Amino acid sequence: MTLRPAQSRMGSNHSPCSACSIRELSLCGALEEHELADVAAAASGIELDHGDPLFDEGEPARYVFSVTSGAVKVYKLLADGRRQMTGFLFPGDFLGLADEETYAYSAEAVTRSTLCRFARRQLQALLERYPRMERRLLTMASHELAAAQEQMLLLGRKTAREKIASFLLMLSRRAELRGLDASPVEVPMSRNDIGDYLGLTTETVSRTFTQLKQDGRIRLLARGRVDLLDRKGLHDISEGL
Amino acid sequence: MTLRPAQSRMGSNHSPCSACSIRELSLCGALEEHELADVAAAASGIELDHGDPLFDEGEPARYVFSVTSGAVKVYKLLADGRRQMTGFLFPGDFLGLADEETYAYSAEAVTRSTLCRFARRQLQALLERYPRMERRLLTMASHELAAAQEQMLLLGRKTAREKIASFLLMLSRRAELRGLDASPVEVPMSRNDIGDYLGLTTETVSRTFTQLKQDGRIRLLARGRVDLLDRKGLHDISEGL
DNA sequence: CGCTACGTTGAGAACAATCAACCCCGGTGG
DNA sequence: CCACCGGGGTTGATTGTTCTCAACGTAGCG
Repeated sequence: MTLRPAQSRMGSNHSPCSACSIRELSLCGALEEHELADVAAAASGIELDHGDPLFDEGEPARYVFSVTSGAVKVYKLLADGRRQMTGFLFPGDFLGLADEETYAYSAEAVTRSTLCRFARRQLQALLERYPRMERRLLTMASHELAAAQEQMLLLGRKTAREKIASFLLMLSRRAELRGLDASPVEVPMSRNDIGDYLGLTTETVSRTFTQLKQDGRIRLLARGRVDLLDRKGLHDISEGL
Repeated sequence: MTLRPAQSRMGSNHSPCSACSIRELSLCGALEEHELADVAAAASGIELDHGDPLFDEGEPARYVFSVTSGAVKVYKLLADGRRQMTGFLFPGDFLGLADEETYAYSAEAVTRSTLCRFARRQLQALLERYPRMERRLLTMASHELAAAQEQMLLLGRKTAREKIASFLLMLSRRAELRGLDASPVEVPMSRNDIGDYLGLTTETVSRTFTQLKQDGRIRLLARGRVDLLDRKGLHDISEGL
């Protein structure tokens, strides 16, 4: 894990946050240009490589993070090693919020990633200073909550086929939100990671991809990109129609 | 659904909220005695009978609710009727928070229940007036998020036996929080509801209860009460040990 | 060029779902 | 008062989707 100061030139009018390409998507989107310096002062940049851990469940939750590039996975473990991915995070997403003193889950980089790190105390001060930021955080938490409920529906009641279709469409929708292509969608995580996210084994994930491919619904491209040939069909499958 | 004004005597110093027995657990726990009148003015009381719907997914989200007595279930449906319970709510719990214009899930009374209803606009005003209340809401949302992640782990990776053990302990812990007995725990919902919460069928729920009973871990009492004879054993089961 | 991690495919097993019967209890009406 | 009805719960037999175990393929990287 590499650290660099988020604010490289002290006293500058232009904080590095000004240049942050995903600011509008993130927590910092709540702030005005001239307020960003305050945020920059509380933040430092983090760089992670594929597979680098960010923090582990149970560790003191001293920091919260905002993803600025790459992809991060968060997960919980059972004693015997069974793993449930609780989310994949992309630029603009936020993690580390915990009302307890320790993290409730572990986090690790899926690909080479960069993040902004905030000490919780300092973020706390920022939130008190900028109520808009706190409101933004509440909105983001509400979104996450709605997504979590959707995921419960998936985990508890959908078939393998429906799960994979839902997963691909979710990645596609989120890529679109970040201004990327909806259709050849990037799937940077392994089959095993996908399985742990959907409550399946890698074998079942692989078989289901193959099945959707043979049905002409998707095409598997190089470097983990997936062409969604039949979005309508995938959507119907994902809804159990 | 029966409605009555939450504040029965206008101008009284004592709002009905003063007498609210679960205030400390709820959103209103963030407020001082003298601030409660403001809250009372924005609230009205709701009474529901067993099975009464509170709202349906997709309906305009005009209100948010706080449970004051009884039990409420919230769930999402698939087109073909498959159902996933996303939560059971007890006194002190909050529901209806939605950043969208419509509810993301349906809610229905499990038992005869009472709730406080707040118009969203009015609650919004209260939150702006009392930042402590907004902070409380964020804390409650964080808790819910952590609970949702725990539930994902359960749905995606636990066996039927582990799910039932986790469920009983969760009910027991929450009853304790409300000052009730931890051990003969009230289980007011049907086997079918439990199944839809845990991603199982009623038959599997029933069989698993029987199995835990035969193992001497629980005892099934009248009126849906369950005696937890071996909490340690149940805990170990719930963690996959 | 070969190692290693990841992905795919196959065969068989297992856990939970499905289909079906029966029980139990509470409420209702004769 | 009791017979009937209906919903929920339990139990049994069988099926089926997904998991497990295993082998093999493939692509990236030192």
